[in-house]
Amino acid sequence: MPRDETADRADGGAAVRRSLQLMWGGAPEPTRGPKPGLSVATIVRAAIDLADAEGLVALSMRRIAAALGVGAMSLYRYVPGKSELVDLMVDEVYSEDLGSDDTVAGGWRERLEACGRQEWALYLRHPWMLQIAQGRPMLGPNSMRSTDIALRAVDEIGLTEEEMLGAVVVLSSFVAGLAKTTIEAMQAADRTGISDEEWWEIQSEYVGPAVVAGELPMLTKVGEAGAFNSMFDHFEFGLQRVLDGLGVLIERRQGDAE
Amino acid sequence: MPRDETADRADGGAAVRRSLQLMWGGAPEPTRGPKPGLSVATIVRAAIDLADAEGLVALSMRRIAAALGVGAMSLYRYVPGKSELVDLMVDEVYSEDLGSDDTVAGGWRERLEACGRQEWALYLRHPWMLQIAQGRPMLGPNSMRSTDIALRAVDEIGLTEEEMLGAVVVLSSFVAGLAKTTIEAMQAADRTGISDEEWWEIQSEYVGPAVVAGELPMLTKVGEAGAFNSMFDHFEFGLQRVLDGLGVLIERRQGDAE
DNA sequence: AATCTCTGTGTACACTGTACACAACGATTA
DNA sequence: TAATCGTTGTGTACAGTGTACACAGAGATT
Repeated sequence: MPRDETADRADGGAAVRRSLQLMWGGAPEPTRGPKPGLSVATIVRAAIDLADAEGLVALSMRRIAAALGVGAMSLYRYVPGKSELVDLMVDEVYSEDLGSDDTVAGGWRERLEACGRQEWALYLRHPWMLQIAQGRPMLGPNSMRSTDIALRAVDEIGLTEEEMLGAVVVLSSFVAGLAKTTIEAMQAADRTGISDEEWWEIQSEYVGPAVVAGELPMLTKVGEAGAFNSMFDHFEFGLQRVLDGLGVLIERRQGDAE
Repeated sequence: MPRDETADRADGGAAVRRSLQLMWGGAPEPTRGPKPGLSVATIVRAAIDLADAEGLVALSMRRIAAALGVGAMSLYRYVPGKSELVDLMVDEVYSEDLGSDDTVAGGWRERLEACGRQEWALYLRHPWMLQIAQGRPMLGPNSMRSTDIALRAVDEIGLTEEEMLGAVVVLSSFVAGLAKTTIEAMQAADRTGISDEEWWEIQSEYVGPAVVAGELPMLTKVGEAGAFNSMFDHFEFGLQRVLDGLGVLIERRQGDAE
């Protein structure tokens, strides 16, 4: 990777502009020369399929090109570089949920809950989304529309604009954070072929001495209660706690108003 | 990277055992041969320093070795591979907060709040922690002790063991999730040299048409209220909301008990 | 028909993790 | 003391990465 990190600083945001232009359209299509055999959309689609199937580590320009039956350098006629392609992949993924009707019946809680579940499902479909370092939030039109819908869920319930944004942020932070550890554990189990039970068995060989020494009292207690191996759904539990917490604030604000 | 992904499956957890043995100690030190010039601890320290200073992308075996004044392959006498080294780095980082006295005055809320703040500070010190894919949770002794302390905060307040674990999980999921986006935005601003104001200006060039078209009504409203550029602290806001949410459950459980 | 622009691609370079072979060292053993 | 043998440190090599650059060919415009 001979990518010069300081190059980004020199071009005064030109790289960002290129990404934005690709996402929002508005690139003037040329009139001369041969017709392009590919398109940005097909490249993005192929890249998402590859990342879904084999993970981010397998996502290389050469492999994407091979999947499309072209040479590696052909991609650079459509996309400035890999990082811009990843930006496009992210925004494309956000579009998947936008088709469905987004008006959920019920109050703010039901609407926000639906947003949380949708985001959770998105990460399960595209685990690589959690590994990429998103340079900036809300780069593209689809992720913006997605955020707009989420904000609509907490509109007109007595919160300030900052609090509305805060509510959406705390929910999606929780979802992303939990999804990351959950999915990585699933992938590790899949990759190593070691089940959760085997894992704890191996682990206990080494942890054992610390347990009998009386360190880790809480882990011992919680572990003996079977809390690690149980079917307890941390997503459902956490989702309700976060919504409860937002409810406390919202009720307080509505009490103030009356 | 000619790393064969299926190799992990074949060795029946031997790679995991090697990591565990390195972290928990118990490797029999040899008697023959020349004295080792390095140690696992010094390698881990050098790796953490490098990752702190230049990020995960700069963390290569050659660069770590160069920082220590040895050849790249020398590291492999102490560490089986890069992924095991990263495991060790993670566990080492968790040890940084363990020295301080962990008994915080006050009730569960103050104790849990302290845990959340400590984790937040940890991610600010070591941003690379958010990018690595942790194969398994709680691999090492230090991260386990850290979790043990967190669990102690919610002990004896009427929650089941599963709920205790759930409480810790929801809090640290929120912290990790928000830290990831926050830190990545900070790093992007630093790397590209584009300030938040400039960012929104560039962004609005492309978003503008969508705004005047009446799409993105909420983003328009929230943006015009200045909620994006404000000093609003999303960490503090979210932290209180999560704690509020846990409080609702805890009060309910304590109401049941009486 | 000539020109000019755009597409597609092969090659090359500076990187990466790490398998492998081998020299030098030092404690144990004969 | 001399031979043995496991251990440390290292150089080389290989398969992979992103992408700069030069160049062939196509196709619309002049």
